[in-house]
Amino acid sequence: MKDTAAKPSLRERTRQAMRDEVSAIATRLFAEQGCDNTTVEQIAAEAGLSRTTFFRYFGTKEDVVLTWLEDLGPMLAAAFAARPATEHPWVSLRHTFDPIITMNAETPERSLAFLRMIEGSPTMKARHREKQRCWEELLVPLVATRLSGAAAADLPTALPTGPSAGPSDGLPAGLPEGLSTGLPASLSAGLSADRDPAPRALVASALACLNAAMQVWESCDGAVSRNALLDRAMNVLHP
Amino acid sequence: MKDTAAKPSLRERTRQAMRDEVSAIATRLFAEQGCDNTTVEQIAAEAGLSRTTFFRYFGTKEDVVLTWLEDLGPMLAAAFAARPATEHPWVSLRHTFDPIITMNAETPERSLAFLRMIEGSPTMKARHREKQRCWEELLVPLVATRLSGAAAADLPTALPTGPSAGPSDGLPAGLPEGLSTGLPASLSAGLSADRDPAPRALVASALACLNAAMQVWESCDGAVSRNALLDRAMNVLHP
DNA sequence: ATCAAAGTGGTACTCAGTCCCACTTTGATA
DNA sequence: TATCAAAGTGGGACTGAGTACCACTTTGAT
Repeated sequence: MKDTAAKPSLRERTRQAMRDEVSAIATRLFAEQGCDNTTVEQIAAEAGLSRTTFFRYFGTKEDVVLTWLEDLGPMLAAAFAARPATEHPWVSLRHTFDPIITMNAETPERSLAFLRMIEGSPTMKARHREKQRCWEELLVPLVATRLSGAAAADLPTALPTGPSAGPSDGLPAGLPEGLSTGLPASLSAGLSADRDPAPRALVASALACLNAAMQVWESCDGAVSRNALLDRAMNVLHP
Repeated sequence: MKDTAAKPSLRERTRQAMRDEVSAIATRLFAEQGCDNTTVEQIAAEAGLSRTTFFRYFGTKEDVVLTWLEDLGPMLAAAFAARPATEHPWVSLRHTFDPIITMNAETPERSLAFLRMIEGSPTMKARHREKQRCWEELLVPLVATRLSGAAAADLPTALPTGPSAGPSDGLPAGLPEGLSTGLPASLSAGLSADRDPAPRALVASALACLNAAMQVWESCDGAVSRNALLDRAMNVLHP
């Protein structure tokens, strides 16, 4: 718990260096012959480790080039949390993606190749979505508290959710207009996190916009500004 | 060539009956022991066919309970196409989901069990998303033409095509504010389908809303109206 | 020097998915 | 009716991902 940022503890550093190196090798192989035509055996051989050890470092074959996305999650959550609480969540989400857009802005070829690799294999695409689902899980509670108003405490992590969430009561069938118009879910007591689709709808839609923008950016070989594309995508939804 | 729609041709009917029966058996097995704990061998055995034949009928293990989703795609596309061309795409998309909501409205237990099965296995979840990607591919072009058509017609903020992008030049890096503000792709000539993220952003976001609504509906054991949940989710994005 | 924890490689296993081959069934035609 | 090609079926062998277990080595602290 204490070595999170202070002491990477040599072992950890070695481990990370290994991960990075294997990841680089795998990236090269995937680019050369396609992800589906590359076996774990091959990657392990080129990296000088056994198949067994490979799976100790990476859960799946695709993880070898996708784990960094997972690590990105907390950074995005922090970026969202850093936005002013009064800002509309949609705008905050837009700015949450700024780090992603900026990252590798100097090495567009790199991210272009990455996107092409993702798009090249259905399996890879699926795993990529899974990673984004991890982001979603991190962001949804933040958006939820933002929506429910500044009434509750601004604790980012602890999300008890269970003041009274009994399975017995069921919100008959009401949930009418009053809720759908206002920004904050005025009946915050009833459906803060589990029973309001809005937070997840916002986050997942924002990610959908991000993906749509990225796909166009990739199909244009990076000729258009990613910021402009993302703005375009997100403004259509909520101008 | 002749039996496309008129004559299911006995063989086809037999084949379909087989599919349905195997699908029913697999659904039961998945519910009883979980998808991941059920092997293709088992399903095939219970259905009285060989493993080989099973894979002739279904591409993957999960397809056995998911193919009907793929078949649903054209129906959704038709539902969207049936909406008035002047309607805002977001509203049309909302109504596109009406068939899904209505379907099995009389058998909520069935769809509840289905959703639980989906949510129960990560693999299943991934495959489910893939099926929805098929819907996306069908809907995106429809929304694209709707958007580009509306650009000329009635939408208010039609800009005078600032950079005057021709199809030949690569849109250097500009595409600035002008594009990001306006709803319609005013430069419809330049980026109608391939280079405008808006259609895909709309469709993918709508699907994200649908999923968010369904997830809440499932976690509430169907206690809340699906229509209300979906309205809530989609209205937050574009009231 | 000792010792426990962590890391590594090897083997064997399960299961999804593919390929190929031999056999049977079907349906149409001579 | 006999024939024949197309389609369907099952079996067996194969690849490749991912898991489990076991024996061995390295590390780092006491």
